[in-house]
Amino acid sequence: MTKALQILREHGVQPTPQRLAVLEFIQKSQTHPSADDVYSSVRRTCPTVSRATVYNTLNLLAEKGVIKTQLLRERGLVFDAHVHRHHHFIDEETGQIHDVPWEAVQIHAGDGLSKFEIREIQVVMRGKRRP
Amino acid sequence: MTKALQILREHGVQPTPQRLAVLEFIQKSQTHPSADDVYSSVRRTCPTVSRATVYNTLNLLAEKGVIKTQLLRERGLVFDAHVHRHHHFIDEETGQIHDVPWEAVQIHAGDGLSKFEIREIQVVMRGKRRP
DNA sequence: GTTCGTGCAAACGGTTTGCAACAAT
DNA sequence: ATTGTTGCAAACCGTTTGCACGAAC
Repeated sequence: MTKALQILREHGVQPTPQRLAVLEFIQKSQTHPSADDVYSSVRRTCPTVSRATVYNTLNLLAEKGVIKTQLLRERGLVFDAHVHRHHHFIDEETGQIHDVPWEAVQIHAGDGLSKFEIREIQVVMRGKRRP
Repeated sequence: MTKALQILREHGVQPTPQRLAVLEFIQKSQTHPSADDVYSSVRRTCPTVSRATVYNTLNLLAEKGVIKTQLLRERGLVFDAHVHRHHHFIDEETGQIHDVPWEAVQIHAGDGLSKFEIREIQVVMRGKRRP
C-alpha cells in the first residue's frame, strides 16, 4: 500500500493524525465506505475526531484528487481510493460494491453521441455475485 | 404519449388525481426530475398536494415498475419515465442529464466477470455537451 | 500573531413516518 | 365496516456551516 503520509504531502495536504487516519482507512478498505463508515473506523483509533473533520477531510481529499466520490448508494456518497478509471458491480442482495477493472469491460461509444464530449465514462453493473 | 390513466390501471395502481398528475409530469418531462421538481409542478395543478403524497406516489410507481429511480445526482434521486434499458450522459457544466439510447453504446463484458451474474448494466458518461 | 485545522452544535435539504381525517369499495 | 389514500407535522439521516478554541508555522 502506498504511504498515506507521502500521498498527502504530494498533494499539498498538510498531514494531520485525523487526515492520515481517514486516508489510511479508505486505502485499506476493500469495500467502498460511506462517510459514516470512515467516521466509525477513525473514531476507534482517534476517539475525539468529529464528524465535521471527517467530512472536511473527505471533501478535501476528493478535491485534491486523492480519493474519488462515487454515486452508488441510495443514501449518500461512497468513497473510493481508486482514482484511476474503473467500473463497479453492485450486489443487489448484499449491497456490496465491487471494483471492476477497466479492462474487464469493453465499451464502444457509437454514433448518436457526437453531440457529447465525453470526459469520463463508467459502467455500473448490478446483479448478484455468484456463490 | 401513453395514457397515464391506462398505465396506472395496468399496473394495479388505483388512479387518483395526485397520482395521475405525478405520472403525467414525469412522462412529459424530458429532464430527469427530482422529487421536488415533481412536487413543485404537481402543486400548480393540484395546489393542496403534500410532499408526503408525492414521495409515496413516486415510491409506489417505482415499486410497480411504472417509473425508474436513478442515482445520478449528488443530492437525491431522480425519476425517469423510461423504464427500458438505456444509458445516461451528464453535462458536468449544467448538471443536465440526457438519455442515451441503449444502441448508442456497445458494451462487451469480458473475462474476469464470471463471478458476477449481471442483471443490469448501465453506462454513465460525463462531460460537456457540444455547442 | 496570523493562518490553518479541529470539535461542537446547530442548521440544512432530501426523504420517511405516525397519525388523524377522509374517501372508496 | 374495512381498506386504501391523503395531508400535516415531526422525525430522520447524511451533510454542511458557524464559530470558538487550539496548534503550527
